[in-house]
Amino acid sequence: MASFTEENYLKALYNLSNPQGEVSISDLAHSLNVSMPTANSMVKSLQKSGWVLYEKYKPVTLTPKGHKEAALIVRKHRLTEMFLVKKMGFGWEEVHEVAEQIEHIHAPKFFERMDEMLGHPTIDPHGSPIPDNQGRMQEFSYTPLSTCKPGQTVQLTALTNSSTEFLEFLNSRKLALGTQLKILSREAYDQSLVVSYDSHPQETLSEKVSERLLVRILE
Amino acid sequence: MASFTEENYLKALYNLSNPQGEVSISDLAHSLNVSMPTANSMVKSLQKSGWVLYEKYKPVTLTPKGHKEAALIVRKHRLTEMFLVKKMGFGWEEVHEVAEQIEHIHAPKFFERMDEMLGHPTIDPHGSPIPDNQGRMQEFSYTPLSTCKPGQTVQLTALTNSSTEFLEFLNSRKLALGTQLKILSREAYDQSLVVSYDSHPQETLSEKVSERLLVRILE
DNA sequence: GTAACAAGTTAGATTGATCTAACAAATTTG
DNA sequence: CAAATTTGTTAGATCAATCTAACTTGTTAC
Repeated sequence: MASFTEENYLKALYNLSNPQGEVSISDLAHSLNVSMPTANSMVKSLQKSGWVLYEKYKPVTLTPKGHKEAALIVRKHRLTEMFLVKKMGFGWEEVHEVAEQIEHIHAPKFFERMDEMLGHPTIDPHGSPIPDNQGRMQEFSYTPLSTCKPGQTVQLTALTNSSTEFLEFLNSRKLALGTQLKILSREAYDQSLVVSYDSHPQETLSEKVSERLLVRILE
Repeated sequence: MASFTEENYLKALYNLSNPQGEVSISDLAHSLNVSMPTANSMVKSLQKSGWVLYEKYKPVTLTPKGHKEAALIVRKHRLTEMFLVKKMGFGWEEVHEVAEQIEHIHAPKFFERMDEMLGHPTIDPHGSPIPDNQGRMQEFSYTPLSTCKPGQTVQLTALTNSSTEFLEFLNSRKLALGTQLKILSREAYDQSLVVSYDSHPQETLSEKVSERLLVRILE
Protein backbone atom coordinates (compact mmCIF):
# COMPACT_ATOMS: atom_id res chain seq x y z
CA MET A 1 0.00 0.00 0.00
CA ALA A 2 1.45 3.29 -1.08
CA SER A 3 1.62 6.14 1.44
CA PHE A 4 0.07 9.50 0.74
CA THR A 5 3.51 10.79 -0.26
CA GLU A 6 4.29 7.80 -2.45
CA GLU A 7 0.95 8.26 -4.21
CA ASN A 8 1.92 11.82 -5.04
CA TYR A 9 5.21 10.66 -6.53
CA LEU A 10 3.44 8.03 -8.62
CA LYS A 11 0.94 10.56 -9.89
CA ALA A 12 3.68 13.03 -10.77
CA LEU A 13 5.60 10.34 -12.64
CA TYR A 14 2.43 9.42 -14.52
CA ASN A 15 1.72 13.00 -15.52
CA LEU A 16 5.32 13.86 -16.42
CA SER A 17 6.12 10.77 -18.48
CA ASN A 18 7.32 11.53 -21.98
CA PRO A 19 6.18 9.22 -24.84
CA GLN A 20 8.87 6.71 -23.78
CA GLY A 21 7.49 6.77 -20.25
CA GLU A 22 10.60 8.44 -18.87
CA VAL A 23 10.88 11.17 -16.24
CA SER A 24 14.05 12.94 -15.10
CA ILE A 25 14.80 13.32 -11.42
CA SER A 26 14.98 17.07 -11.83
CA ASP A 27 11.52 17.32 -13.44
CA LEU A 28 10.11 15.09 -10.74
CA ALA A 29 11.66 17.14 -7.94
CA HIS A 30 10.47 20.34 -9.54
CA SER A 31 6.93 19.14 -10.00
CA LEU A 32 6.63 18.02 -6.38
CA ASN A 33 8.44 21.03 -4.94
CA VAL A 34 11.08 18.94 -3.24
CA SER A 35 14.86 18.99 -3.58
CA MET A 36 16.62 16.66 -6.01
CA PRO A 37 18.18 14.56 -3.23
CA THR A 38 14.71 14.02 -1.79
CA ALA A 39 13.33 12.91 -5.14
CA ASN A 40 16.38 10.74 -5.68
CA SER A 41 16.02 8.88 -2.39
CA MET A 42 12.28 8.49 -2.80
CA VAL A 43 12.77 7.02 -6.27
CA LYS A 44 15.16 4.47 -4.80
CA SER A 45 12.58 3.50 -2.26
CA LEU A 46 9.80 3.33 -4.87
CA GLN A 47 12.07 1.01 -6.80
CA LYS A 48 12.48 -1.28 -3.80
CA SER A 49 8.70 -1.52 -3.57
CA GLY A 50 8.37 -2.33 -7.26
CA TRP A 51 6.63 0.84 -8.39
CA VAL A 52 9.39 2.13 -10.70
CA LEU A 53 12.44 1.06 -12.68
CA TYR A 54 15.54 3.07 -12.04
CA GLU A 55 19.28 3.05 -12.63
CA LYS A 56 21.75 5.65 -11.43
CA TYR A 57 21.97 8.66 -13.74
CA LYS A 58 19.10 7.32 -15.89
CA PRO A 59 15.52 8.60 -16.08
CA VAL A 60 12.81 6.90 -14.03
CA THR A 61 10.01 4.80 -15.53
CA LEU A 62 6.90 3.38 -13.89
CA THR A 63 6.53 -0.42 -13.77
CA PRO A 64 3.18 -1.81 -15.00
CA LYS A 65 2.14 -2.04 -11.35
CA GLY A 66 3.20 1.57 -10.74
CA HIS A 67 1.50 2.74 -13.90
CA LYS A 68 -1.79 1.15 -12.94
CA GLU A 69 -1.64 2.48 -9.40
CA ALA A 70 -0.96 5.99 -10.70
CA ALA A 71 -3.76 5.76 -13.26
CA LEU A 72 -6.19 4.73 -10.54
CA ILE A 73 -5.22 7.76 -8.48
CA VAL A 74 -5.76 9.99 -11.51
CA ARG A 75 -9.10 8.24 -11.97
CA LYS A 76 -10.13 9.09 -8.42
CA HIS A 77 -8.99 12.68 -8.95
CA ARG A 78 -10.95 13.17 -12.15
CA LEU A 79 -14.07 11.36 -10.97
CA THR A 80 -14.02 13.59 -7.90
CA GLU A 81 -13.72 16.74 -10.01
CA MET A 82 -16.66 15.63 -12.11
CA PHE A 83 -18.70 14.82 -9.01
CA LEU A 84 -17.97 18.19 -7.45
CA VAL A 85 -19.03 19.99 -10.61
CA LYS A 86 -22.03 17.90 -11.66
CA LYS A 87 -23.45 16.84 -8.30
CA MET A 88 -22.34 19.51 -5.87
CA GLY A 89 -22.50 22.66 -7.94
CA PHE A 90 -18.84 23.68 -7.91
CA GLY A 91 -17.28 25.66 -10.75
CA TRP A 92 -14.60 23.94 -12.84
CA GLU A 93 -12.05 26.42 -11.48
CA GLU A 94 -12.67 25.43 -7.85
CA VAL A 95 -12.29 21.67 -7.84
CA HIS A 96 -8.62 20.94 -8.29
CA GLU A 97 -7.41 21.50 -4.71
CA VAL A 98 -10.22 19.47 -3.15
CA ALA A 99 -9.75 16.62 -5.62
CA GLU A 100 -6.04 16.70 -4.84
CA GLN A 101 -6.96 15.63 -1.31
CA ILE A 102 -9.88 13.30 -2.02
CA GLU A 103 -7.84 11.30 -4.54
CA HIS A 104 -5.99 9.76 -1.58
CA ILE A 105 -9.10 8.36 0.10
CA HIS A 106 -9.04 4.55 0.23
CA ALA A 107 -12.67 3.55 -0.27
CA PRO A 108 -13.40 1.80 -3.55
CA LYS A 109 -17.14 1.90 -3.01
CA PHE A 110 -17.12 5.67 -2.56
CA PHE A 111 -15.62 6.19 -6.01
CA GLU A 112 -17.74 3.46 -7.57
CA ARG A 113 -20.83 5.31 -6.35
CA MET A 114 -19.55 8.58 -7.79
CA ASP A 115 -18.93 6.80 -11.08
CA GLU A 116 -22.46 5.35 -11.15
CA MET A 117 -24.13 8.60 -10.13
CA LEU A 118 -22.27 10.35 -12.94
CA GLY A 119 -23.21 7.66 -15.49
CA HIS A 120 -19.62 6.41 -15.96
CA PRO A 121 -18.12 9.58 -17.41
CA THR A 122 -15.07 9.33 -19.69
CA ILE A 123 -13.83 12.88 -19.29
CA ASP A 124 -13.46 15.27 -16.37
CA PRO A 125 -14.73 18.88 -16.25
CA HIS A 126 -11.61 20.07 -18.08
CA GLY A 127 -11.93 17.53 -20.89
CA SER A 128 -9.18 15.24 -19.59
CA PRO A 129 -9.92 11.53 -20.02
CA ILE A 130 -10.77 9.47 -16.92
CA PRO A 131 -8.86 6.14 -16.77
CA ASP A 132 -11.18 3.14 -16.41
CA ASN A 133 -11.24 1.03 -13.26
CA GLN A 134 -8.37 -1.10 -14.60
CA GLY A 135 -6.22 1.97 -15.04
CA ARG A 136 -6.50 2.09 -18.83
CA MET A 137 -6.87 5.53 -20.36
CA GLN A 138 -8.03 6.18 -23.86
CA GLU A 139 -5.92 8.66 -25.80
CA PHE A 140 -7.73 11.46 -27.54
CA SER A 141 -5.97 13.27 -30.32
CA TYR A 142 -7.20 16.80 -30.04
CA THR A 143 -5.75 19.73 -31.90
CA PRO A 144 -4.41 22.83 -30.14
CA LEU A 145 -6.45 25.81 -31.30
CA SER A 146 -3.14 27.57 -32.01
CA THR A 147 -2.50 25.27 -34.98
CA CYS A 148 -5.89 25.84 -36.61
CA LYS A 149 -6.45 28.06 -39.63
CA PRO A 150 -8.70 31.05 -40.24
CA GLY A 151 -11.99 29.94 -41.75
CA GLN A 152 -12.18 26.74 -39.70
CA THR A 153 -14.98 26.06 -37.25
CA VAL A 154 -13.97 24.09 -34.18
CA GLN A 155 -15.43 22.90 -30.91
CA LEU A 156 -13.63 23.40 -27.60
CA THR A 157 -13.12 19.92 -26.13
CA ALA A 158 -10.31 20.03 -23.57
CA LEU A 159 -7.55 22.09 -21.93
CA THR A 160 -3.85 21.41 -21.54
CA ASN A 161 -3.73 23.53 -18.41
CA SER A 162 -6.34 23.71 -15.66
CA SER A 163 -4.92 26.35 -13.35
CA THR A 164 -7.46 28.42 -11.50
CA GLU A 165 -6.24 31.58 -13.23
CA PHE A 166 -6.66 30.13 -16.71
CA LEU A 167 -10.11 28.74 -15.89
CA GLU A 168 -11.17 32.09 -14.49
CA PHE A 169 -9.96 33.76 -17.68
CA LEU A 170 -12.08 31.35 -19.72
CA ASN A 171 -15.07 32.01 -17.46
CA SER A 172 -14.67 35.74 -18.00
CA ARG A 173 -14.89 35.18 -21.77
CA LYS A 174 -17.77 32.73 -21.40
CA LEU A 175 -15.68 29.99 -22.97
CA ALA A 176 -16.73 26.49 -21.88
CA LEU A 177 -16.19 22.95 -23.14
CA GLY A 178 -18.50 22.45 -26.12
CA THR A 179 -18.34 26.05 -27.27
CA GLN A 180 -18.15 26.28 -31.07
CA LEU A 181 -15.64 28.82 -32.36
CA LYS A 182 -15.24 30.24 -35.82
CA ILE A 183 -11.68 31.37 -36.54
CA LEU A 184 -11.84 34.73 -38.26
CA SER A 185 -8.18 35.63 -38.62
CA ARG A 186 -4.68 35.25 -37.25
CA GLU A 187 -2.41 38.15 -36.41
CA ALA A 188 0.96 37.37 -38.02
CA TYR A 189 2.91 39.45 -35.51
CA ASP A 190 1.99 37.63 -32.28
CA GLN A 191 0.01 34.65 -33.58
CA SER A 192 -3.08 35.78 -31.72
CA LEU A 193 -6.39 34.56 -33.14
CA VAL A 194 -9.61 36.46 -33.64
CA VAL A 195 -12.61 34.21 -33.15
CA SER A 196 -16.38 34.43 -32.84
CA TYR A 197 -18.72 32.25 -30.81
CA ASP A 198 -22.18 32.41 -29.22
CA SER A 199 -22.97 36.03 -28.53
CA HIS A 200 -19.33 37.08 -28.89
CA PRO A 201 -18.97 38.32 -32.49
CA GLN A 202 -15.28 39.09 -32.08
CA GLU A 203 -12.80 38.02 -29.42
CA THR A 204 -9.02 37.99 -29.56
CA LEU A 205 -7.13 35.07 -28.01
CA SER A 206 -3.38 35.30 -27.46
CA GLU A 207 -1.12 32.46 -28.55
CA LYS A 208 -0.56 31.63 -24.88
CA VAL A 209 -4.29 30.99 -24.58
CA SER A 210 -4.89 29.33 -27.94
CA GLU A 211 -2.16 26.74 -27.43
CA ARG A 212 -3.81 25.65 -24.18
CA LEU A 213 -7.21 25.15 -25.84
CA LEU A 214 -7.75 21.74 -27.44
CA VAL A 215 -10.38 21.51 -30.11
CA ARG A 216 -12.12 19.17 -32.49
CA ILE A 217 -12.30 20.51 -36.03
CA LEU A 218 -15.87 20.64 -37.30
CA GLU A 219 -15.34 22.03 -40.78
CA MET B 1 -2.75 23.93 11.33
CA ALA B 2 -3.03 20.53 12.93
CA SER B 3 -1.52 17.55 11.11
CA PHE B 4 -3.58 14.52 10.23
CA THR B 5 -2.20 12.77 13.31
CA GLU B 6 -2.80 15.73 15.59
CA GLU B 7 -6.38 15.93 14.36
CA ASN B 8 -6.88 12.32 15.37
CA TYR B 9 -5.57 13.05 18.85
CA LEU B 10 -7.87 16.06 19.20
CA LYS B 11 -10.87 14.05 18.09
CA ALA B 12 -10.04 11.23 20.48
CA LEU B 13 -9.67 13.70 23.36
CA TYR B 14 -13.03 15.22 22.42
CA ASN B 15 -14.79 11.89 22.33
CA LEU B 16 -13.17 10.52 25.49
CA SER B 17 -13.63 13.59 27.70
CA ASN B 18 -15.47 12.89 30.93
CA PRO B 19 -17.93 15.51 32.23
CA GLN B 20 -14.97 17.49 33.63
CA GLY B 21 -13.37 17.42 30.19
CA GLU B 22 -10.53 15.19 31.37
CA VAL B 23 -8.87 12.28 29.57
CA SER B 24 -6.19 9.95 30.94
CA ILE B 25 -3.09 9.21 28.93
CA SER B 26 -3.87 5.52 29.06
CA ASP B 27 -7.39 5.93 27.65
CA LEU B 28 -6.03 8.18 24.94
CA ALA B 29 -3.27 5.73 24.00
CA HIS B 30 -5.74 2.86 24.00
CA SER B 31 -8.27 4.63 21.85
CA LEU B 32 -5.67 5.55 19.23
CA ASN B 33 -3.88 2.21 19.32
CA VAL B 34 -0.54 3.73 20.24
CA SER B 35 1.74 3.09 23.19
CA MET B 36 1.53 5.27 26.29
CA PRO B 37 4.91 6.91 25.68
CA THR B 38 3.71 7.91 22.21
CA ALA B 39 0.53 9.44 23.58
CA ASN B 40 2.52 11.12 26.33
CA SER B 41 4.96 12.77 23.94
CA MET B 42 2.22 13.80 21.54
CA VAL B 43 0.27 15.40 24.38
CA LYS B 44 3.35 17.44 25.28
CA SER B 45 3.60 18.63 21.73
CA LEU B 46 -0.13 19.42 21.54
CA GLN B 47 0.36 21.49 24.67
CA LYS B 48 3.17 23.48 23.07
CA SER B 49 0.83 24.29 20.19
CA GLY B 50 -1.92 25.38 22.55
CA TRP B 51 -4.42 22.62 21.84
CA VAL B 52 -4.43 21.06 25.33
CA LEU B 53 -3.65 21.74 28.98
CA TYR B 54 -1.41 19.23 30.64
CA GLU B 55 0.66 18.66 33.74
CA LYS B 56 2.77 15.62 34.54
CA TYR B 57 0.75 12.79 36.07
CA LYS B 58 -2.49 14.73 35.54
CA PRO B 59 -5.24 14.05 33.00
CA VAL B 60 -5.30 16.03 29.75
CA THR B 61 -7.94 18.66 28.92
CA LEU B 62 -8.60 20.45 25.63
CA THR B 63 -8.17 24.23 25.56
CA PRO B 64 -11.10 26.21 24.08
CA LYS B 65 -9.14 26.37 20.84
CA GLY B 66 -8.54 22.61 20.93
CA HIS B 67 -12.16 21.91 21.79
CA LYS B 68 -13.42 23.96 18.87
CA GLU B 69 -10.97 22.38 16.46
CA ALA B 70 -12.01 18.90 17.60
CA ALA B 71 -15.70 19.74 17.35
CA LEU B 72 -15.22 20.96 13.80
CA ILE B 73 -13.54 17.68 12.87
CA VAL B 74 -16.45 15.76 14.42
CA ARG B 75 -18.76 18.06 12.45
CA LYS B 76 -17.01 17.12 9.19
CA HIS B 77 -17.19 13.44 10.13
CA ARG B 78 -20.92 13.48 10.87
CA LEU B 79 -21.87 15.67 7.93
CA THR B 80 -19.96 13.27 5.72
CA GLU B 81 -21.79 10.26 7.17
CA MET B 82 -25.10 11.95 6.56
CA PHE B 83 -24.10 12.88 3.01
CA LEU B 84 -23.01 9.33 2.23
CA VAL B 85 -26.30 7.93 3.50
CA LYS B 86 -28.74 10.54 2.20
CA LYS B 87 -27.08 11.59 -1.06
CA MET B 88 -25.01 8.62 -2.11
CA GLY B 89 -27.11 5.68 -1.03
CA PHE B 90 -24.79 4.08 1.53
CA GLY B 91 -26.13 2.08 4.47
CA TRP B 92 -25.57 3.49 7.97
CA GLU B 93 -23.28 0.54 8.68
CA GLU B 94 -20.89 1.39 5.83
CA VAL B 95 -20.04 5.02 6.36
CA HIS B 96 -17.77 5.20 9.36
CA GLU B 97 -14.47 4.22 7.76
CA VAL B 98 -14.90 6.54 4.78
CA ALA B 99 -15.93 9.45 7.02
CA GLU B 100 -12.87 8.74 9.16
CA GLN B 101 -10.77 9.70 6.14
CA ILE B 102 -12.86 12.50 4.68
CA GLU B 103 -13.01 14.33 8.02
CA HIS B 104 -9.37 15.36 7.44
CA ILE B 105 -10.03 17.11 4.14
CA HIS B 106 -9.31 20.83 4.35
CA ALA B 107 -11.94 22.43 2.13
CA PRO B 108 -14.53 24.49 3.98
CA LYS B 109 -16.67 24.96 0.90
CA PHE B 110 -16.91 21.21 0.35
CA PHE B 111 -18.49 20.69 3.75
CA GLU B 112 -20.61 23.82 3.48
CA ARG B 113 -22.10 22.40 0.28
CA MET B 114 -22.81 19.08 1.98
CA ASP B 115 -24.49 20.94 4.81
CA GLU B 116 -26.67 22.95 2.39
CA MET B 117 -27.56 19.94 0.27
CA LEU B 118 -28.64 18.11 3.42
CA GLY B 119 -30.69 21.07 4.69
CA HIS B 120 -28.44 21.77 7.69
CA PRO B 121 -28.97 18.52 9.56
CA THR B 122 -28.53 18.43 13.34
CA ILE B 123 -27.97 14.71 13.73
CA ASP B 124 -25.98 12.10 11.83
CA PRO B 125 -27.33 8.74 10.57
CA HIS B 126 -26.73 7.19 14.01
CA GLY B 127 -28.59 9.91 15.88
CA SER B 128 -25.44 11.67 17.13
CA PRO B 129 -25.65 15.46 17.15
CA ILE B 130 -23.66 17.43 14.55
CA PRO B 131 -21.74 20.39 16.06
CA ASP B 132 -22.57 23.69 14.34
CA ASN B 133 -20.00 25.57 12.27
CA GLN B 134 -18.72 27.30 15.42
CA GLY B 135 -18.06 23.96 17.06
CA ARG B 136 -21.00 24.14 19.45
CA MET B 137 -22.89 20.91 19.99
CA GLN B 138 -26.31 20.67 21.53
CA GLU B 139 -26.67 18.04 24.21
CA PHE B 140 -29.58 15.69 23.94
CA SER B 141 -30.71 13.79 26.99
CA TYR B 142 -31.90 10.50 25.67
CA THR B 143 -32.72 7.50 27.79
CA PRO B 144 -31.06 4.12 27.31
CA LEU B 145 -33.73 1.58 26.43
CA SER B 146 -32.30 -0.62 29.19
CA THR B 147 -33.66 1.74 31.86
CA CYS B 148 -37.21 1.81 30.49
CA LYS B 149 -40.12 -0.09 31.99
CA PRO B 150 -42.55 -2.62 30.56
CA GLY B 151 -45.69 -0.90 29.31
CA GLN B 152 -43.82 2.15 28.01
CA THR B 153 -43.84 3.12 24.35
CA VAL B 154 -40.62 4.67 23.12
CA GLN B 155 -39.06 5.87 19.89
CA LEU B 156 -35.53 4.86 18.89
CA THR B 157 -33.57 8.11 18.48
CA ALA B 158 -29.84 7.39 18.73
CA LEU B 159 -27.14 4.81 19.44
CA THR B 160 -24.26 4.85 21.89
CA ASN B 161 -22.26 2.52 19.68
CA SER B 162 -22.04 2.60 15.90
CA SER B 163 -19.85 -0.39 15.15
CA THR B 164 -20.54 -2.16 11.88
CA GLU B 165 -21.48 -5.34 13.75
CA PHE B 166 -24.05 -3.61 15.93
CA LEU B 167 -25.55 -1.75 12.98
CA GLU B 168 -25.79 -4.97 11.02
CA PHE B 169 -27.53 -6.59 13.96
CA LEU B 170 -30.06 -3.74 14.00
CA ASN B 171 -30.52 -4.06 10.23
CA SER B 172 -31.25 -7.76 10.63
CA ARG B 173 -34.03 -6.94 13.11
CA LYS B 174 -35.32 -4.07 10.93
CA LEU B 175 -34.62 -1.62 13.72
CA ALA B 176 -33.98 1.93 12.47
CA LEU B 177 -33.96 5.41 13.97
CA GLY B 178 -37.57 6.49 14.41
CA THR B 179 -38.89 2.99 15.05
CA GLN B 180 -41.52 2.98 17.80
CA LEU B 181 -41.18 0.17 20.30
CA LYS B 182 -43.62 -1.08 22.86
CA ILE B 183 -41.93 -2.72 25.84
CA LEU B 184 -43.81 -5.88 26.67
CA SER B 185 -41.75 -7.34 29.50
CA ARG B 186 -38.36 -7.62 31.13
CA GLU B 187 -36.66 -10.90 31.96
CA ALA B 188 -35.45 -10.59 35.56
CA TYR B 189 -32.63 -13.08 35.09
CA ASP B 190 -30.62 -11.34 32.32
CA GLN B 191 -32.46 -8.02 32.03
CA SER B 192 -33.37 -8.77 28.43
CA LEU B 193 -36.43 -6.93 27.10
CA VAL B 194 -39.27 -8.26 24.99
CA VAL B 195 -40.57 -5.59 22.64
CA SER B 196 -42.92 -5.23 19.70
CA TYR B 197 -42.69 -2.83 16.76
CA ASP B 198 -43.88 -2.52 13.18
CA SER B 199 -44.48 -6.01 11.86
CA HIS B 200 -42.46 -7.62 14.66
CA PRO B 201 -45.01 -8.67 17.28
CA GLN B 202 -42.34 -10.04 19.61
CA GLU B 203 -38.58 -9.56 19.63
CA THR B 204 -36.14 -10.13 22.50
CA LEU B 205 -33.31 -7.66 23.00
CA SER B 206 -30.40 -8.52 25.33
CA GLU B 207 -29.23 -6.00 27.91
CA LYS B 208 -26.06 -5.52 25.84
CA VAL B 209 -28.27 -4.32 23.00
CA SER B 210 -30.82 -2.36 25.00
CA GLU B 211 -28.21 -0.28 26.80
CA ARG B 212 -26.80 0.83 23.43
CA LEU B 213 -30.19 2.00 22.16
CA LEU B 214 -31.18 5.54 23.12
CA VAL B 215 -34.86 6.37 23.08
CA ARG B 216 -37.37 9.13 23.64
CA ILE B 217 -40.25 8.07 25.83
CA LEU B 218 -43.60 8.62 24.13
CA GLU B 219 -45.97 7.38 26.83
C1' DG C 1 38.20 18.39 -26.56
C1' DT C 2 38.18 20.89 -22.66
C1' DA C 3 35.68 24.37 -19.78
C1' DA C 4 31.45 25.59 -18.01
C1' DC C 5 27.02 24.32 -16.66
C1' DA C 6 23.24 21.30 -15.60
C1' DA C 7 21.77 17.12 -13.60
C1' DG C 8 22.37 13.61 -10.33
C1' DT C 9 24.38 11.54 -6.12
C1' DT C 10 26.26 10.96 -1.36
C1' DA C 11 26.70 12.22 3.27
C1' DG C 12 24.87 13.84 7.21
C1' DA C 13 21.34 16.43 9.85
C1' DT C 14 16.40 17.35 11.18
C1' DT C 15 11.53 16.59 12.35
C1' DG C 16 7.32 14.00 13.36
C1' DA C 17 5.49 9.87 14.86
C1' DT C 18 6.27 5.78 16.47
C1' DC C 19 8.36 1.83 19.36
C1' DT C 20 10.56 -0.99 23.66
C1' DA C 21 12.86 -1.19 28.05
C1' DA C 22 13.38 0.55 32.36
C1' DC C 23 12.05 3.31 35.98
C1' DA C 24 8.79 6.33 38.93
C1' DA C 25 4.37 7.85 40.74
C1' DA C 26 -0.30 7.02 41.97
C1' DT C 27 -3.91 4.06 43.17
C1' DT C 28 -6.02 -0.07 44.71
C1' DT C 29 -6.32 -3.88 47.74
C1' DG C 30 -5.72 -7.19 51.27
C1' DC D 1 -0.33 0.95 55.58
C1' DA D 2 2.51 -1.74 52.82
C1' DA D 3 2.42 -4.66 48.75
C1' DA D 4 0.75 -5.19 44.33
C1' DT D 5 -1.03 -3.23 40.35
C1' DT D 6 -1.95 0.28 37.21
C1' DT D 7 -0.63 4.45 35.21
C1' DG D 8 2.67 7.59 33.60
C1' DT D 9 7.46 9.09 32.39
C1' DT D 10 12.24 9.04 30.57
C1' DA D 11 15.70 7.43 27.64
C1' DG D 12 17.07 5.86 23.51
C1' DA D 13 16.14 3.71 18.92
C1' DT D 14 13.79 3.53 14.34
C1' DC D 15 11.57 4.98 10.04
C1' DA D 16 9.71 8.14 6.53
C1' DA D 17 10.30 12.36 4.47
C1' DT D 18 12.60 16.15 4.15
C1' DC D 19 16.71 19.49 3.95
C1' DT D 20 21.76 21.62 2.78
C1' DA D 21 26.50 21.13 1.47
C1' DA D 22 29.74 18.98 -1.13
C1' DC D 23 30.98 16.08 -4.70
C1' DT D 24 30.47 13.48 -9.31
C1' DT D 25 28.67 12.56 -13.80
C1' DG D 26 26.82 13.97 -18.07
C1' DT D 27 25.90 17.54 -21.56
C1' DT D 28 26.67 21.74 -24.11
C1' DA D 29 29.21 25.29 -26.22
C1' DC D 30 32.90 27.28 -27.95
